Amino acid sequence: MSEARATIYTVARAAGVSAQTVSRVLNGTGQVSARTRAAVLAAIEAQGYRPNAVGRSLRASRTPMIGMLVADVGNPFYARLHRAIERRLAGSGYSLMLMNCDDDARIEHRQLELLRSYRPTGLVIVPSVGSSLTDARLQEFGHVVSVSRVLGGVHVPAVVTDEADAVAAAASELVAYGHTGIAVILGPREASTTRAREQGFRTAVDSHPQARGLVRYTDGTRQGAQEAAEALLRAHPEVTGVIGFNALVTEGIVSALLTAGRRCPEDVSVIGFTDAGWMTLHRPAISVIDQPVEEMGALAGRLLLDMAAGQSVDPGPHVVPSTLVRRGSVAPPSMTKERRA
Amino acid sequence: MSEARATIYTVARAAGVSAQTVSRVLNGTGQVSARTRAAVLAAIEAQGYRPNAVGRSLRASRTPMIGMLVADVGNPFYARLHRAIERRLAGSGYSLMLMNCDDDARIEHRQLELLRSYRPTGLVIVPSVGSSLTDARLQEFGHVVSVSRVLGGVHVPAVVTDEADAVAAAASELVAYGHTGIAVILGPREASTTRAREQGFRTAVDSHPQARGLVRYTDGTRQGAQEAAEALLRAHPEVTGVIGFNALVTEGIVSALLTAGRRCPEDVSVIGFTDAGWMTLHRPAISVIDQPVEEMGALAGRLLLDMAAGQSVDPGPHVVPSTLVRRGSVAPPSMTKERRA
DNA sequence: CTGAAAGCGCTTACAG
DNA sequence: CTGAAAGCGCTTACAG
Repeated sequence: MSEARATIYTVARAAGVSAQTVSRVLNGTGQVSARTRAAVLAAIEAQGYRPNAVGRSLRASRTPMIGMLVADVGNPFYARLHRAIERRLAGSGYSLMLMNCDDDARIEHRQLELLRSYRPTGLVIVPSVGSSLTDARLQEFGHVVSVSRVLGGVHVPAVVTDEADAVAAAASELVAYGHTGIAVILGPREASTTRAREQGFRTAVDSHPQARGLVRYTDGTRQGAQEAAEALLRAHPEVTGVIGFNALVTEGIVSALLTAGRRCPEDVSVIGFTDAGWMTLHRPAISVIDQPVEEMGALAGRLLLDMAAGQSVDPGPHVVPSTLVRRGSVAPPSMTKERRA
Repeated sequence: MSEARATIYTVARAAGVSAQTVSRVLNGTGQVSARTRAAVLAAIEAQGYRPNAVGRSLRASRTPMIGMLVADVGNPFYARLHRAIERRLAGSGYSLMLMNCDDDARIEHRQLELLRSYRPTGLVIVPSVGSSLTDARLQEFGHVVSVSRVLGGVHVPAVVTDEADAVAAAASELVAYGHTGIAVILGPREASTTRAREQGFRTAVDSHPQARGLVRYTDGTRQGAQEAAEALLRAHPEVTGVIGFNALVTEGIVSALLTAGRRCPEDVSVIGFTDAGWMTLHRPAISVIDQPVEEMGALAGRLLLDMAAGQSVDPGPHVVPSTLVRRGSVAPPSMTKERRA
């Protein structure tokens, strides 16, 4: 009843046992007789006692918390990833702490420093562009899993999709439809995802002698992508098929088409990367490389939980394949001439 | 150099001072001579010492952490809100811990219990539907601000938009365009936002004798809204203007229109609530009640910071007005007949 | 099955 | 301007 600061000691006193025994009941460790347990539980109930995670963490030298650092929480990809990881962690006793770094290595450093001060159990990281994270540094966070972007020279399990193959399939799809001038609007040049997707694109283009491929780098935002796409379409009217790096970039491409007065798919075919709700609403519906975000998040969560439980895990990279979802935004380039005729 | 557990004590020893003085240097509290400060800083540098937030929190009986509990992190509104609050908190020393509750009072309770165990400094809450949160309970979280949804019988500063007026303006806009059968697809019946928006809708409809208003409740998801909109359009062909509760519901309405073969705006005019990137891409571009999410988040962050600094703040509710953004999804209903003719 | 003691890393009074 | 002591709430060895 006296809510005035219930601790393990006040509970112990009321139950006529030691603090140690209360701790045992709380954590289900060791052996406690049924009678003692009942007395402790009754005292906990009577006092409205609730554990203090801070005391526990200090003693244990670690906090049951998983940090999650991403480049941009405004990108729906990361929101979905966060949700998927949180779902996987639910009930495990670990909480997820989401942090943003605006894809800035300096902010990344600062955020990780803050996280580290809590002595977390693990970290899910989508490294920022230009990240200078090292193995030694990451070790400070206990168990680490990287998602989507991988970090060079660093040995942590990675969860990714089949970047290169997925983009190669999309590029080949455009070629199969008869496009010879195709382009991909990528993200930041230094991002591993950009490099992998570019490589897949080039591989596909190179395997089709009739095709010519163009590559553009952006900051991965809608605005940046729109500008890049507008410039590209202006300078290269022969481009009739464009692949977008992510959902935001795809928005930028579609927006650029609108601005430039180019119709989709009659004038330009479009394939996005990472599905988004609006893509089925758009006319034509946007064909997309559907990234299995939920599976990726669930896998990352599981790996972390396994590591935290002391199990050794496959360092991967764990590749969860994407699927090309065909909707209405890809058509033969010849349609242009037919319609114009 | 000896990275083997640098603490305030190892630093103190190396600098030839007491732990207390190291603490003073770390926190900038009290007076420390320049020489002493330099010696401490040198020792910190040499040992690679970094503070342990857990020890600090335990002693201080509170953690420099702000919890943020929302109904659905998958809703872009909350992602934007999170980002805005994090921005406002950046550099303040407080970290933001985002938690999801799937709009379930039970999960809300569990998540808050977890948060509370960290002894946070504050909480930003979008109460779940059916939340049984009380003043007493919320007091356990130190400083609390509610955003968007308000909680009955609870006295915490609230940050909201002008729900009723905004929806009333949208409904009047439809009537002004000549619509007489108008509808609003709302969220959960129990949510304060639903009630306020419904009230605004009814007020507007009642002030126009020629207008008839229909109201539907949903779970606020795209799927739920799509089903509700399909049923509504089927049962009430006289409805030619629809207002959506949020961006997801608006997706559902647009999707329902597509499924039902009703054109926008020729057959049905649409006004959304809360802007989203796809709305300017859609043809027609979707007119929307643009909710000032960033301002709301910044304000919530500031209120929390002020409260944490011991200042008393205006309990509000703090109303940040929305703006009706006219795009292409509203047209006179007469267009229907003209086109059909 | 249970307990007394120590200590996790830090800051808060209290002295000087 | 600086320090010795105590204690935040808990769990970890160590005993019995």
